[in-house]
Amino acid sequence: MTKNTRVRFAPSPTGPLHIGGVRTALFNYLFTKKNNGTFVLRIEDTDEKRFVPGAEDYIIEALDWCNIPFDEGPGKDGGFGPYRQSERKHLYKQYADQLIENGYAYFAFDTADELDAHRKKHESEGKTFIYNWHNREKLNNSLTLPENEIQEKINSGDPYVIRFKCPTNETLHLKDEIRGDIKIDTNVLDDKVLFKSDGMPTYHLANIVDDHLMEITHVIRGEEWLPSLALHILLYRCFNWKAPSFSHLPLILKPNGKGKLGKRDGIEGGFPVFPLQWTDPKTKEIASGYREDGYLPGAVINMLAFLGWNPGTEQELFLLQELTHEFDLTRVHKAGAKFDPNKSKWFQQQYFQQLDASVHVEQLKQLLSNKNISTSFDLTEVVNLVKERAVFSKDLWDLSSFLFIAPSEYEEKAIKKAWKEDTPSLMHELTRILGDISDFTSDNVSNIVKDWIKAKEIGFGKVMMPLRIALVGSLQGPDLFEIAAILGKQETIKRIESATETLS
RNA sequence: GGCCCGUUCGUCUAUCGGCUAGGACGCCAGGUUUUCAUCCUGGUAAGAGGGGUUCGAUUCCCCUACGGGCUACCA
Repeated sequence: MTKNTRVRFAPSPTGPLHIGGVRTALFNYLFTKKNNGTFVLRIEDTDEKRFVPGAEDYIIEALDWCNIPFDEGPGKDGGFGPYRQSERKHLYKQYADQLIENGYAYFAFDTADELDAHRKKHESEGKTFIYNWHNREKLNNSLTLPENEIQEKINSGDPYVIRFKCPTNETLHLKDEIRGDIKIDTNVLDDKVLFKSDGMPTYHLANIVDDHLMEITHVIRGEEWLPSLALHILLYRCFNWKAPSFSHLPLILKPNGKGKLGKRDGIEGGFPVFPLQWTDPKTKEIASGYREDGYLPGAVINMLAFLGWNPGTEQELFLLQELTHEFDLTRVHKAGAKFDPNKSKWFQQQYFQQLDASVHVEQLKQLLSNKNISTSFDLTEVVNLVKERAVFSKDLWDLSSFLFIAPSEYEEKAIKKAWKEDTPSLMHELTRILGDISDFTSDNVSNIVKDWIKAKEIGFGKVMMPLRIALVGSLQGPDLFEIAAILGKQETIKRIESATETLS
């Protein structure tokens, strides 16, 4: 009987999920789907002090927006719930006790202040305080205290934690699916706290217990967990449980400079580091999100997938479904990747251009209605005119707004460059010629106007540039005759007259 | 400081001992567009350094340097 693949994404609700977290979720999702497995969302809220209201909803909404929904998790029981560690609180103590009974853990009564003092003292001597084999016999714990005193302390409600009694003189051979074999000497490990004095387990205990209880087969998480791998493997051994396979993903680094990508980098670099916009419940500070900035989820997913992974071919554009087919953990890169906001924009452009024209029309319609603009223009024509230069849906408006709102002022640089002494008379003549055209299509207008320019033996720029200024307001934008055709004869002439009046 | 992981164009990366080191983003140039952008074409640019192993190393091993992570009763 082969065991079903069960994979989990286990974030902490301490704030908005940032794109590093989304990428971890994505890789977990892709791996799950590739193996026809079950994708579990588990909320690791064992630290009550760091709990942020709204964070869990944010995580779920973000996964949803990215189209990587979980199969099991809060509100979606698959027989392994509950999926919030705070709701599993009652589960953990017995496992900690089991460890103590078997001699793998012990009670420690040292107060936070005492430990702090130790750390400070060591630091001032240039040493590092590590709570482990070399000093645990000298500290305030159940290894040093007589049995009756321990019971007395516990019964009288003295706060205590439960620490792992890390084995000594052993070289552990750990396996990471991405990095291969990792050796570590247990003597450098410390006696990590497994159970806190507030009655909650730490990440380490809760994580192992839940992964076991939820029958997780593959753990795929960020590289920041690599140093804890030895502890986790040791815990599985002490419980006599089969450990899942482990993969540690490379970190996403700041675009320039050093270190992990963080909230600040987004603010400074002017790009989102969160999938969705987030308002901090305390400070009311707003952090921008890819969704609100107009990115398509497919583009964000595609961009994220290529941060640390590639298919080994030269194809870069992948639909989510294709990714689930191609994804392979062994092709995940080992080194951290500096985030490049430029590249995400490129992915966005690719995805935006691939959208069906009817979608663009709908987007433009929405933008117009938001601005209370009604129009008789054929929006399909408008979209065709500007879509190839757009990256975000809002660009559809930015690039075509001059059609709906006649220019009221004209760009100074353009005027200097193109509006000359003889321009008004040329424009005047042009309006007469345009007025005589009965079939006001772009081809027809183009032919007639061009013939006229040729016949007059003046440079094209003499007419075309002022005309552009009159119709658009500046020296940019799509083909002029297409613009004129959309505006219609009347409006085109009106704009030329109005510009001539203003600029003369 | 200690431990762990990593190191190919500016950036993301391909290469699983035999290459003129490939692609993408960016940048630059040319073409198209009598504007701007798009688009097309081309160009720029790389295996940290030093030792081994080998007929041959970007590729395997060691050292150094550099970068990153961890080092909480946070995850």
